[in-house]
Amino acid sequence: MTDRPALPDFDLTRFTPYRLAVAAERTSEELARQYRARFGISIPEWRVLVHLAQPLDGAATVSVRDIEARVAMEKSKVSRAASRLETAGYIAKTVDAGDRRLVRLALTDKGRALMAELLPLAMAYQAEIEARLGAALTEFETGLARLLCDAPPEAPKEPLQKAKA
Amino acid sequence: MTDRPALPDFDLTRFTPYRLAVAAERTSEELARQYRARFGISIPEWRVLVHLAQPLDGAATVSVRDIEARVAMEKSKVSRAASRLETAGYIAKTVDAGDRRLVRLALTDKGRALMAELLPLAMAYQAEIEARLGAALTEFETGLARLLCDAPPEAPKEPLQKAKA
DNA sequence: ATATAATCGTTGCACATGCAATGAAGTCAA
DNA sequence: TTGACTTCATTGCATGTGCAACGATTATAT
Repeated sequence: MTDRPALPDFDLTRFTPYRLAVAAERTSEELARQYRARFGISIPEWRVLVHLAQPLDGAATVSVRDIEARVAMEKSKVSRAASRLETAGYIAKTVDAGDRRLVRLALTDKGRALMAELLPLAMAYQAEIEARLGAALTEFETGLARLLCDAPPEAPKEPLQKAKA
Repeated sequence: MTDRPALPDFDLTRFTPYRLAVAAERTSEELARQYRARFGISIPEWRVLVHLAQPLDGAATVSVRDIEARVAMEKSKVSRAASRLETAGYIAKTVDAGDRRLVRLALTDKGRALMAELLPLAMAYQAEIEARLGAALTEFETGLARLLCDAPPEAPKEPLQKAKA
């Protein structure tokens, strides 16, 4: 055991990014399991569906681009999720009349029926999580908000070369 | 707009699993970007390396199985990450003499040198995150601990059939 | 009007992933 | 010792993913 360089002490289980990743995976997986098993829906698909069930903006302006911006997923991910949902009959795609580059997405009746089942599940799960958090809930969400609010202001936008050594 | 069924109100941006997922992704990606760009290291690889730099248990009992248990990754994920690290020359694999099913992993000198660079980066990042969390830090970590402590005690371990669509 | 640039959604490609199956090695019982 | 069973790590396969490039469409500039 020639550990001459003596690496600094570092405990991964106290490393917040790691803890967040594991917590997120547990939390999501638990719910995703139900969606997958009972309805064959994946997480990206679920996110698209939620956005379609929620016409937050006044009009029905629901393009792939909109979803990409709102649900923190890549264009291609949204696009493919939408394709799968269309194949499954949960949503319908239409080329926008005004701007023919846009594809408008909308729930079908089948999709609405699906969401009528999924949303209560999600809300119940949210309640369960809040119960698990107990008194820590408020500060926990505050912390989460701080991490989410925006990209770090001091990150100088590195060129990020593709070193793949 | 025939939204007769009137789906319940649901705001994805207030859904904790979603917030966790995005926070985790941002947080991890920010650091992973540096690892990737500067050293060609992915997150699974990073996790393996950290565990090897940290002989938590007294002896150097570091098998794939150990890592799988500690860093919340699948066997195959660990195995492949280890293979890549070996190819890159950061770790060495040895068949355990006592139990030849086990593969012992250990940092090479090159690997130690790598970690001597990576660990300070991670620690600085942790400090940055704690600063960002500010006063919410303590409760935030408490909440995270509650979500992490173990699988939900009331989940009756569903059979989980593979319904695909 | 015409060329140039920007935007939108999809797709090709290489690669990572989860899961099940595999082979190798060890354990246990008769 | 032999045979059934378990454990460990790897690998095949199907699928999901990020990224860049593409075709189609619209916006902008000259």
